Amino acid sequence: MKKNEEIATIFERIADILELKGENIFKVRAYRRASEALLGMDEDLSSPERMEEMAGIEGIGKSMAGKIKEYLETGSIAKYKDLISDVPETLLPLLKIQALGPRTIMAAFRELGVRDLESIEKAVADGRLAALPGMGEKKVENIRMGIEMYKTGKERISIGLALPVAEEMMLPLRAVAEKVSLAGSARRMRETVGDLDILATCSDCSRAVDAFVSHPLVRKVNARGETKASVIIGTYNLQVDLRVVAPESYGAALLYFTGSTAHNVKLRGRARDMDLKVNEYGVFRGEEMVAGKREEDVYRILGLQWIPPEIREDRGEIEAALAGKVPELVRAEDIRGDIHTHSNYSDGTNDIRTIALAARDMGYGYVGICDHSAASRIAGGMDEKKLGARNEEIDEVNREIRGIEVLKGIEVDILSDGRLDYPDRILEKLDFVIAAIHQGFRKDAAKRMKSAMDNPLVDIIAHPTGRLLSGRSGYDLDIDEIIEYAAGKNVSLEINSHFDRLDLNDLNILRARSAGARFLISTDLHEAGMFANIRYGVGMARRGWLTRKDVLNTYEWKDVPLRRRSKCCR
DNA sequence: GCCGTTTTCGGCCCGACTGTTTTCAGTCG
Ligand SMILES: Nc1nc2c(ncn2[C@H]2C[C@H](O)[C@@H](COP(=O)(O)OP(=O)(O)OP(=O)(O)O)O2)c(=O)[nH]1
Ligand SMILES: [Mg+2]
Ligand SMILES: [Mg+2]
Ligand SMILES: [Zn+2]
Repeated sequence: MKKNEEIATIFERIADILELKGENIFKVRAYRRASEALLGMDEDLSSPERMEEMAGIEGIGKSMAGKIKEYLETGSIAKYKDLISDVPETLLPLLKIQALGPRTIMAAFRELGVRDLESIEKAVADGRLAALPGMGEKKVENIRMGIEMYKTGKERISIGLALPVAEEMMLPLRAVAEKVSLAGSARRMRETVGDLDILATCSDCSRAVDAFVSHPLVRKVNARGETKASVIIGTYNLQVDLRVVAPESYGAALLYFTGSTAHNVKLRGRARDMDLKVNEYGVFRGEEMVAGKREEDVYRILGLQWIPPEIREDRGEIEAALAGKVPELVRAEDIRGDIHTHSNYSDGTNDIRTIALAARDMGYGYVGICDHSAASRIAGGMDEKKLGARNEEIDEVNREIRGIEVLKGIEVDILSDGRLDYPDRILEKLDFVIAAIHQGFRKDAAKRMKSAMDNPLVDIIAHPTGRLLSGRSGYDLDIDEIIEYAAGKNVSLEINSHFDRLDLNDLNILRARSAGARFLISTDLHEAGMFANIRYGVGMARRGWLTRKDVLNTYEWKDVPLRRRSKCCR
């Protein structure tokens, strides 16, 4: 998807430039929408011949298709080159600064010669920005703080870090509000969130807003009104937004605040076509409120099935809901076992018995111990002797403990020459094999992964892209090539729930699903207390529109469609 | 720039908060 991503980035930049130049906002949105559409496509635009794939994609019309073709043929887009000659490239990142929008940036550029972060800081400091018409001390002070945040804070954080903080922020609200609900991208379980969004319903809402802004974690209050407030908290410098409404508006408000924006806009457009109006207070036919208490009621009056938050991204879910074809997404309760767990035989902290008991407490029927192979030395990789001892201990635990089946697995290293770290003689004695690259990210990664998949004893590829949200970009390979190959060989792809991995992510899952791949959702835990983190992987799977049957570990162990059990593709 | 069981032109989601404003623009959700 390299080309799609490149073109999406250019469209995003064109949108930014047009916005700065004060172009028609709908044109700006058209470019943003086209950018999103490119990222959400099933097909890789690797060459101009694949242009037919564009036909019928919503948001990509004649002009966009022409520019895409131009890029694929020539490697650049003339319109972008034109635009970027008018506006310094270094101005675009300033749009990310809170309280600093396109009008102010452009005024500062035209009137004060501001061209980048450094020069806007100077204009703030020496009072020139405040002197511009319509500006003033307070506005500039807000911009100054926005710049501070921009320079220090990370842009987005993993859902796995954000959800526990959200729960902490919601706790004291529960005492003063009727209902307190998570909303925004966190409720949609996006892999990363830009902030936290919380909805509360109440009869006396000023008390709820008070409680919120005086939460002990709050460092700064951005805004505070009758119906909403916005704060920055100490944890991760996160912004947290609170919205309050009366109970009769709960459904409409939750729908609004859960988003996504694109989902909201499309729903509201549909409502308009039906001579209805949707806002965060309800659905209105003229003056009369005709729905609003429950999300389901709002969808129903628009002729739609209720849509799970995870897929509210305007990726076809509204069309599916109209046709009554919203998929039954995989649920946390469907997960029957977790087979990517590390014991103290490699780099885990707990013994096998402890892991087994914790898995049983989760209600699982089985748990797979999946320690590192010898080559992962820093991760305590096991030699053959140690593996033998571990397998004996698993047998022992299975004899001792009822109600959970402990399985013998391995996270076997894919070596630098593409061979596996253990011979088949060892692998075939195990219940399942997960293969992964842990070293040599730049060295023939695709070729090595494929040669690993050529071994019929390999059931699953772990964290298939290798990227870390904290920064590491991942293996040097084309993930679509790996997806195709895995689907063809009946090798399953992991959805790793670790907060820094979330790998595969939603977009990759969507394409892998179209390619016919199967998936394993696992925690990759190193501590028995971490089983519940599976929820992040389940969230990712749901965002990828997966159902129960797409996911290996929703089956009882004897029925899990492992590659090694399949008749074909050996 | 996109799009069409109202349309091939004229719409495109809707509202809250802040600051600088004497009536509303800018920014954000
Ligand atoms: N109707 C409408 N709703 C919006 C708009 N902008 C934001 N919202 C709603 C939908 C969003 O999911 C919700 C929260 O806004 P956020 O800016 O926090 O976005 P969101 O949480 O989706 O993503 P994030 O991870 O925070 O960047 O508010 C808008 O322009 N129109
Ligand atoms: Mg948000
Ligand atoms: Mg928000
Ligand atoms: Zn692992």
